Amino acid sequence: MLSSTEENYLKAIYKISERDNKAASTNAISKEMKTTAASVSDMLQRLSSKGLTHYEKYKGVTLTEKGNKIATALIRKHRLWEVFLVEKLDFTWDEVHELAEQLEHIQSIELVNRLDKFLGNPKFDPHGDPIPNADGIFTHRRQVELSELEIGESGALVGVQEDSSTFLQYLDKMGLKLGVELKVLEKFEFDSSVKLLVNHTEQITISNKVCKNLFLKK
Amino acid sequence: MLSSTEENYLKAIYKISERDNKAASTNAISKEMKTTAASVSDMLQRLSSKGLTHYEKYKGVTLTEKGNKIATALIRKHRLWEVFLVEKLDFTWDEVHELAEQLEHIQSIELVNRLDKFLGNPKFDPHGDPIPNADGIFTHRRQVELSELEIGESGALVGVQEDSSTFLQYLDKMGLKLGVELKVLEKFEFDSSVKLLVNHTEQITISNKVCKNLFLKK
DNA sequence: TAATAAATTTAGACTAATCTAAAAATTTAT
DNA sequence: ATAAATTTTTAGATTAGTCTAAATTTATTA
Repeated sequence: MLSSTEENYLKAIYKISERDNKAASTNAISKEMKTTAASVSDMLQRLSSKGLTHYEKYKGVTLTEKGNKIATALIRKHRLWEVFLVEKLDFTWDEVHELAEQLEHIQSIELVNRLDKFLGNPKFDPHGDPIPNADGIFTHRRQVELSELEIGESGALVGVQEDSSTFLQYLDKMGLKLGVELKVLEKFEFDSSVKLLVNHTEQITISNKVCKNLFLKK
Repeated sequence: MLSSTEENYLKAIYKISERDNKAASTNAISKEMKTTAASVSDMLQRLSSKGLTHYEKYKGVTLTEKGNKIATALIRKHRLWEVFLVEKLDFTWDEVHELAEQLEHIQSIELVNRLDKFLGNPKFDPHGDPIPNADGIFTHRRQVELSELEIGESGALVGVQEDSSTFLQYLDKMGLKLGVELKVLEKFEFDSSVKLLVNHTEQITISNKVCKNLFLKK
């Protein structure tokens, strides 16, 4: 069995490889995990010796099939617990991340599968991120960044890239929750901000940075 | 914040002091925690220096008010999670202890209070043990050991002393779950076993060891 | 392409939690 | 009340995970 620390490294490697589409560098991992490069270097050798990663000195790491399986299972647990916290315990979407970080380390396959069933086998978490099934298969959803839409186009908000509290609370303030219908009314070249029509009624303007963090389904 | 290990020591001290009505000895703790007396001795000094226990060398430990508060909060979490696992996820009462041992270390007061509310503020866990409220107050229930009942007396099964899987599975096999009505039909002096009438219908005989682990409400 | 900068690894040290073995204190029993 | 047994503590070692500082490798740029 792995320690929580080892599990967190696997998750970080998974996340970084996914994002950058290449081996995760020591530095990228140290930044993600808010630790030193020296600690990461140490750990990468341990993970490799356990057959969880492919590691070549100075070349970064990728997950082995075994490592990938564990990382995926962690993501599954994390997202299912987030659904539980929001749907059953009435937490808001900006409050659940830290708690899920703890809950994802609870060791019990039976528990997560029963939780899944109890929640009605949800396919997406409160931030719109897909929840892998017991075999580690993700439901894929075609989605585009809001910034890619042309004037006049519209779509439903189905996910967010960031999940920091500040960002999510900002979205709440602007009336932007998952499911709302958004139509691009205007694009300002000056700062790449965008004017939107929310649910066919309210008009708001959001920055380019926000746009890049919103996923729509056309 | 305390480590899971430190929290487990506090729980063990609580449990032992409760049971024996005196300071918990190093040996008793090492037995309870399945570790060495040397480790315990070390830890007791650490807990004391943190103001969680009153400790005098060779004299055992008791919890300070601060330590007692933490231990009680852990018990509250443990028992609430057990209720969740049984009521919501359909685990059986013999399956939940190990899982609750993990879940009780999740750090969030808000979480446990919301869980409590979600579960309808239960007062007892699946084994009949009282769940302290947010202030650490236990609901007290007058209960007697089955072995104390005289022939002809009866009562409802409201709790069990042991919570090992083997014991609980034995009870299931005998049809003994919380709530059943038990009447003492006969006591055998030879081995102190007892013949019971279960729910006014079935007759069973159980050993003295089992009797001592069953709590009834007359 | 050589020198400079950046990234990575190694070396050595620290803390928490554990262990075994030995020493010390306490309790029990003769 | 003294010897024997038991309990408890101390001493010293080990492992996981971390750190800083120094050394090494790779990447960048003049």
